[in-house]
Amino acid sequence: MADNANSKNIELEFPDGSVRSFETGITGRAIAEGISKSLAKKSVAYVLNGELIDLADPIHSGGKIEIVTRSDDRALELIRHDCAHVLAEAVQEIWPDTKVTIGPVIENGFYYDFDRAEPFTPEDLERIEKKMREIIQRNLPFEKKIVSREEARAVFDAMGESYKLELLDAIPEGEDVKLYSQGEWTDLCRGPHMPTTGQVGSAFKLMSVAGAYWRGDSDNRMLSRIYGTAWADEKQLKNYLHMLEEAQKRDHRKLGREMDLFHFQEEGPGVVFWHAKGWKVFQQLVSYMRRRIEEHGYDEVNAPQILDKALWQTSGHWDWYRENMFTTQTEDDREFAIKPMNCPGHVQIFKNGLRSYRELPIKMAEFGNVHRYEPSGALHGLMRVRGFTQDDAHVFCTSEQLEAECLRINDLILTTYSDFDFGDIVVKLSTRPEKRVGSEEGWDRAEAIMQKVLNQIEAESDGRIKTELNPGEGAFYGPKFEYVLRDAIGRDWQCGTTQVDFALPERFGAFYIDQNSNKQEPVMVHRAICGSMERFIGILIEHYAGHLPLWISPVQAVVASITSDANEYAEKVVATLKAAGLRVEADTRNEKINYKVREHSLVKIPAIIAVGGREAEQGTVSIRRLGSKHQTTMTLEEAVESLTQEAIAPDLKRAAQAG
RNA sequence: GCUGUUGUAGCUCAGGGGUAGAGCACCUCAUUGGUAAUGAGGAGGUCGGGAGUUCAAAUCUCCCCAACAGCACCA
Repeated sequence: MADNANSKNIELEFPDGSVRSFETGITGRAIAEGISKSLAKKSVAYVLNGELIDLADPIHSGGKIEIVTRSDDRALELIRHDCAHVLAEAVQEIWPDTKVTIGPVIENGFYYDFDRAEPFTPEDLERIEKKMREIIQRNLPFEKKIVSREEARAVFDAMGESYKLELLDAIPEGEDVKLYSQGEWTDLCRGPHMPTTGQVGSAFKLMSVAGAYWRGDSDNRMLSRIYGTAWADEKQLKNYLHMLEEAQKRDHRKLGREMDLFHFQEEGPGVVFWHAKGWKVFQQLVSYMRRRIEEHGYDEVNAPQILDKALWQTSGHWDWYRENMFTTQTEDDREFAIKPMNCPGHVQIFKNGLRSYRELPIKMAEFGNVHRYEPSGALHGLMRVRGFTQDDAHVFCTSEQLEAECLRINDLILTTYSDFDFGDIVVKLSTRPEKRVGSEEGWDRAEAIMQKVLNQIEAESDGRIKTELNPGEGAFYGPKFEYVLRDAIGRDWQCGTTQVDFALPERFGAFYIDQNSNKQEPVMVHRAICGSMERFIGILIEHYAGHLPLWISPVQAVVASITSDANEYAEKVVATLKAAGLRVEADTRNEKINYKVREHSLVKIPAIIAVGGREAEQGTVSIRRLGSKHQTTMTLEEAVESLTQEAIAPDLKRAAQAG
């Protein structure tokens, strides 16, 4: 594009590729009006070179422009943000002495934090929502004013909005201070906003009240936060609310009780009582992982539960992790700690005896039962507990071996997730934090290797794996990969992790003898795949909504007799299926088949095998699968064949195919 | 840990200053019924724990515990 001689004109490129010239200073609204009246009416903002801007803002330089209408996905952010402002105005209209703080957009909605002596009640929410609809009805314009710091200070000072004054001070020098007003109500805000409050629409709902610390710092005052959700139209809102209901239905705490998998009780906050069926799932998962790590050349070990505090002082845990540790004292006044991590134990095993470079890499795995005194408010079913089992492993290797080991671990992690039907995986690389140990050269080297690995992970995945960088988020002892998986209803869970550790081998004085008979410090890699077996099972329950795959189901089939005449045959079917290695139970109770089907369906038995006179006579079975209303009749032999095939764990299936 | 809410039978929940109620589940009996609840009868709780107020508390007050939502935390 040639420079226009007339500096008063700018050139704007539209999404269709057309380029038009405008007088500099033209507003987005004027451009929209120039295109069509209806567009102008529907538009809520414009995007210039990727940045969302107020429709009324003038344009001073050329570039790619796009007019954003209310139905555009990018407008959703505006709807939510505007809704937050309306919420704040509503609250202050009802309770004028409430102070406002911040109200950002979040996933699915927005929130606003208020400082108020009395907490909000659910009834208050209804009242506020009503007031919000009133404000939206008024349909007043959002008006922006760019002011000096002094002006802004005067405005909020007069209003007594101390939090806004604090926010004002935090705005970096050189950045505009903007005030947005809707009628009489004014807020300090970066914007952008839609032209009027009316465009917020009616597809919103206040969801809940909660406490939240001012500026996210637990040393600060606790504010009252109101959460809301907002959407472009009623249908989207309805879908969202429906999704929430679905999520509630698959809550692992509810399903865990219904399926008789586990329970919690008051005397053991944060520790799991695994029932027979839940423990079966647990054991299936452990067996699977055990086969996988064997396949990948790990050796399983087991280190003590309780160790002298001296060991934890050496590892450093006693200093920086003590408030999270359970400790125990004996009669002779020795103090012990129940292990919160397995690493120190594994280093002891590494150190016991003299290690040669020929042995490396040493891959030590443990299904390590650890205990951590988690804050009471953090506990959440199986997802956050105080006692759990890590599928932990430590790889002791040379720095030359690091790259290959990271890739090997990556392969193990990704195949495991895919075996559990997790499709979307994000791998995040966290790099050196401010507080860290080790030399800069060491960090440089490790980060370079891991960046290379990260690139390779992405390249090899055919776009299935996304990668991200988390600068400064690494552990103090080394950079790490975090593996985040997305479940069936779109929630993200961080499970796997690969962490390079410069610190621990040194602290414990672990070394191996290299080619030149010199002592060398090994690189230690911490790695987990499921993270916590307990939590992973919680995630699986929610991911599958209780419909566990056959191979991991605690009870794979129930054989239900239709009349007592068929009881004997039912027992025979059970015996046959059990002999084939399936986990099967008989239901020969004096109940109707409808009753039995309902009951076993509710507890998510994958296959209900009904047998009556016909089946007994013909040597067949009638199978009804969970989630289906239909049944299939086949011979007992066919049933054994099809169920045993399906019950083969995915790794074994893979091995069979390869072999 | 912080803010708020909740805690009544195995589960879901009603009640509420004068010593507890429903449905489902459970037990018994009858029923032998073809794919999401057969009928009848019965048993079961002292109302999360402790202290206090009161003639009297499950119901009011205080303390503690646990759960739930969010925040903070999550090596």
